[in-house]
Amino acid sequence: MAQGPTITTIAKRAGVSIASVSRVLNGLPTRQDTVSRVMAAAEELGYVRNAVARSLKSRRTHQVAFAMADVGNPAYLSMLREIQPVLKDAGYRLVLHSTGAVVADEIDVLHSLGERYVDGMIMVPLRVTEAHLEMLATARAPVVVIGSVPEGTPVDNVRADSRTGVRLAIDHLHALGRRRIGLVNGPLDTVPGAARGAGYREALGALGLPYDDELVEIGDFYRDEGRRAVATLLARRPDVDALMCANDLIALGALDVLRAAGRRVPEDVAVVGMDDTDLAAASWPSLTSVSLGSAERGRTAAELLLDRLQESEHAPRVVTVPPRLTVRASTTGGEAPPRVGESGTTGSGEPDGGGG
Amino acid sequence: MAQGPTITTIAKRAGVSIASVSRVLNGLPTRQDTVSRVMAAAEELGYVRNAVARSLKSRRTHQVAFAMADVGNPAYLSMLREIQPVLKDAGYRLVLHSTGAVVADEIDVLHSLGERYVDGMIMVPLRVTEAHLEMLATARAPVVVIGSVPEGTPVDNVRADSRTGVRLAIDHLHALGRRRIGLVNGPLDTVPGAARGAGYREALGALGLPYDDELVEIGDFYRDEGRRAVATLLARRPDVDALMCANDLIALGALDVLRAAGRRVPEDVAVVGMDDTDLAAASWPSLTSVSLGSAERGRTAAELLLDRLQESEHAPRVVTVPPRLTVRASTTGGEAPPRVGESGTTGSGEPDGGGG
DNA sequence: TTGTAGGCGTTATCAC
DNA sequence: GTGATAACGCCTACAA
Repeated sequence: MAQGPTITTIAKRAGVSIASVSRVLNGLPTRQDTVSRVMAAAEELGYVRNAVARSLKSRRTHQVAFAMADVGNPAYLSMLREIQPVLKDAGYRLVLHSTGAVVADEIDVLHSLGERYVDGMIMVPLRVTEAHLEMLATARAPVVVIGSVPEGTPVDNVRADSRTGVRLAIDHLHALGRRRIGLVNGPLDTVPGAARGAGYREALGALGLPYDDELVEIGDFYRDEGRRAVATLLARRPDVDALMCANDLIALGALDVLRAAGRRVPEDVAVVGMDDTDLAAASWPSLTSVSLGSAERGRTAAELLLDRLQESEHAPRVVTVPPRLTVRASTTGGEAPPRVGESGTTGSGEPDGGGG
Repeated sequence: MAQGPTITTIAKRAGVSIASVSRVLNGLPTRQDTVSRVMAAAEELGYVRNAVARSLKSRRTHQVAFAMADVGNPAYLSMLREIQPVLKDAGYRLVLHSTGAVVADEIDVLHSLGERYVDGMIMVPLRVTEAHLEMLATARAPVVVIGSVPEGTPVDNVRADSRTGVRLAIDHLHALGRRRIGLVNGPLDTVPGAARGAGYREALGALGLPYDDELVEIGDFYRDEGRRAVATLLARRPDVDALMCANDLIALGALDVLRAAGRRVPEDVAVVGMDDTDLAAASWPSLTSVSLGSAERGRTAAELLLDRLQESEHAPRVVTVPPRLTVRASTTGGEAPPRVGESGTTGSGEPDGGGG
């Protein structure tokens, strides 16, 4: 932890000026003799460039921030997993901001862009408020928003499409002969809740199925709440033959309740989840689930940001990532073991020390 | 994205020197009149302190790095989830390094400490090589290692204890009357694999149970591999009445195979996993699992690092976090629904835009 | 109380 | 080619 050497230290040691040291270090044309003496000195001293000083001079930090509510959320996590390598390969470090469910913190993070400790930011806002739009309009560095932002906001924008996602699921259930398809949704005042509710109505309409209030139950995006909501729905409409759940946790809750009630899945009631998290493959029966393409959205966002950091001047771009349905046992039955390698992503034990 | 204002800009606008601006911004005693003019100018210009310049001067970045193999691994993720808020509350940003399973990358990351873009680092090495030890010995900033590091290495060290963890599980199974307890392990040349194997032998010995090669099968830490290994073990020893699995994924594989073979869990065969990931609570039957305290290790590591960043001079410290057994249906049966709130951590849908 | 000046470690522009 | 020297934006003696 000794005071690290600087180019000045090297210059002295090699008997040259700091300018020459800098040249050598940056591979600029230099006499061979000078090169070797500088290199030797640097080697001996264990010199490493100071990133902070470089950044001050170059106005580039080679850092990018990723801000979202909670790394524990599988959707954000899969974004992160894609963003990380893309940035790394491009020579950028990743600064992580987990803001919690607090909108004010998101504003803070946007504000902190002014500190210029990063070259740009990828953000997944919980919801987009007026304050967000103001900050985005005056941001001192490029921002890519994952989520939806009004037309005219001067940022790149990567969107999911859960309405279509719900529709994929409903179509699938319909094709399997289900006609009394329930919806177990999250709160309607959240962006996903509203979009999924709308998708459900739309899908039914397109299939010529009637919309029936009794087949819809609102809870929250948690397993407990899912159980409660499904129990209620089941009591009210025992004839339901399929359940569209607004996320995988709700769907797990549905499996719990159906099992306890002695209903077979999928023979009596088919179940579809959403987000296609690792839990979907792990559950029994494994869960048919709609992926909203978190991974792809993450990757796309990173690519858009990098592109903008190469100082290309584009108008704001909007990319919508299509959803995808992964069919598993909870709708089609069968032993269907998880695909090989499917769960490999979260594999491997973890190092420990076997102490004690 | 206009060129941001600096203290010079403000100084001109307020008609004072940059020194005065700096004083006001840092709350040093200043005449009221000056204060208000500077504040006004700063406000109007939307001034934000440049973090890079500050860091250069103060030799503090207020950034800390967390380096591990893969954010997707639930164990690392739960560390991250704990580290994040601890650092944030202390005013540090978190730089994430996902090194992949490449040892050379870990060395690179340690080397990059010399660039001084962070004040310190928390690292979870895959395994600790000579190269690691060298880098750690000469690190230019404090490092906390999660994992085990030889006595004398000049870094703080937070350890798990999977040997004791295995023992907890075996004791539990023994108390339930199981006597032919199999082990489904990962590769023995990994730290966790070796430790878990040792713990298994130890635990059997302590209980007076014979060690039987036929009851042990080595695979890898993945679900597929778990299935394969369990199938082999089951074919060889159909009389096995319990399976200790070296992680949760292997245990899920075990459930798959047992179900396919018509063995009831836990009546015929009890199953225990390890790491106590979200998957354990999600599976059916829910999985009894040993937690190695990843979350607590993460938090502890963060606290140790922060403490050291407050320039306290300690000798290297070693903390060992004890394992804990979470009992669920795969050993005790029963409907035992997941505890309320247990799966809440990965809850909530994700924002999207319902576009398209 | 305030301003001038020097330095944090690099890079880059000049003359030489 | 190479060496002074001036930034980058901020903080802080020291002098006024």
